[in-house]
Amino acid sequence: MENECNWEHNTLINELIQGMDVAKRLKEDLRTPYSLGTRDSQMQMILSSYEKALQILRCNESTSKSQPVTPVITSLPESPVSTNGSPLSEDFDGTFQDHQEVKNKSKKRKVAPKWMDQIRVSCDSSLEGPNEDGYNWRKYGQKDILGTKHPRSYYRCTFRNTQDCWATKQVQRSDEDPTIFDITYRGKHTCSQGNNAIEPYKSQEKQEKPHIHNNNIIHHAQQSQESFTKFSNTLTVKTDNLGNEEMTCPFTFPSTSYGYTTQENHSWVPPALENDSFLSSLFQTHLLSPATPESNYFSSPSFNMNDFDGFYNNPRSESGITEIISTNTSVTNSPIPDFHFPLDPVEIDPNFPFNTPGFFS
DNA sequence: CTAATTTGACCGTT
DNA sequence: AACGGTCAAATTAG
Repeated sequence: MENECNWEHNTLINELIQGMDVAKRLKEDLRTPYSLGTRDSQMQMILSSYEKALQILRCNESTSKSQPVTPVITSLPESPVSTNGSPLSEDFDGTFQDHQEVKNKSKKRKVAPKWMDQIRVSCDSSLEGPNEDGYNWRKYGQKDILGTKHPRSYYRCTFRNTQDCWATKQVQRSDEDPTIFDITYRGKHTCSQGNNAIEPYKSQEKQEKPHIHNNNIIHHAQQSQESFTKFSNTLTVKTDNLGNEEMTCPFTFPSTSYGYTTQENHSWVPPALENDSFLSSLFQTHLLSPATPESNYFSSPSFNMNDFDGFYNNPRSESGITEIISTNTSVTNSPIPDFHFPLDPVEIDPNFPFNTPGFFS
């Protein structure tokens, strides 16, 4: 708990520092007669910094009121191995709990997984859904969900038994637009395909369904590991207005190459972010290469949600996560769009290598 | 024959 | 009791 306070305190300070930093830069820029776009983005940065700082404060306020005591939840192991050797059970979240612990302590269902990644995928056809994300999944269930027109499908990694890989995903067809699928990934791949996720399709020739080529990530949603979520729970990359085929956004990737680009390891970050380790990392992992191995419609070999584990690996209370998630997983209706990067590449960096082969199909 | 899918039962949480 | 998530037997596909 103390760590949590420290972490939030530091985050708050960082946000304010960053806001001030960018404001200073903006002040300098105002002397030079160019780059309205840069000023724009700097203004965005400042605003988002303040917004996040405020959010942290609000979050603290609400959690301190409603959650005076948090249940004891041990830090989550990376793999289903208990420290004391007792059996572990999956907690339906892609996380694991010690049976003894469940018995002896809180039975309260954990409301948030170790991490979760939500994306929306648009398919050009009404086929079963977007299964071609580079991983082998086995369907293990389907449920009608209250208030939705279409059932939710449950998938687990094919190698759960053979390689003890506990990644799962849920696929739900959108009510409003049947060509859109909401996919929720839970857990991370510990199987060989997870390790070799650089170009999974090279080893999966059987998956040749062509409609994947017309998939577009509508939205890359939030990492819900609480620490990250609290910090940037509305990291909404608004790409949904990219209906036009023009590649006006650096976050839109060529559909015909299944998202593989030659700038996979590009480390460019906007100047406004380069001094901020978190944001620059975020930008590189989420925005320049906005894909998890699980959702590698843009597959980026370097990206792994665990990057964020390393960033914010404090064991923390899990209270409040669902609230944050539930209010912000909406793609188009995100009420707090506080992290809008300017989507016009010119605004970000005119030198961005858009002529990279494969970037435009 | 093996692997994947389907689908009702079951279980924990709310 | 309702709901969402998973299990597992039966069925289907390769």
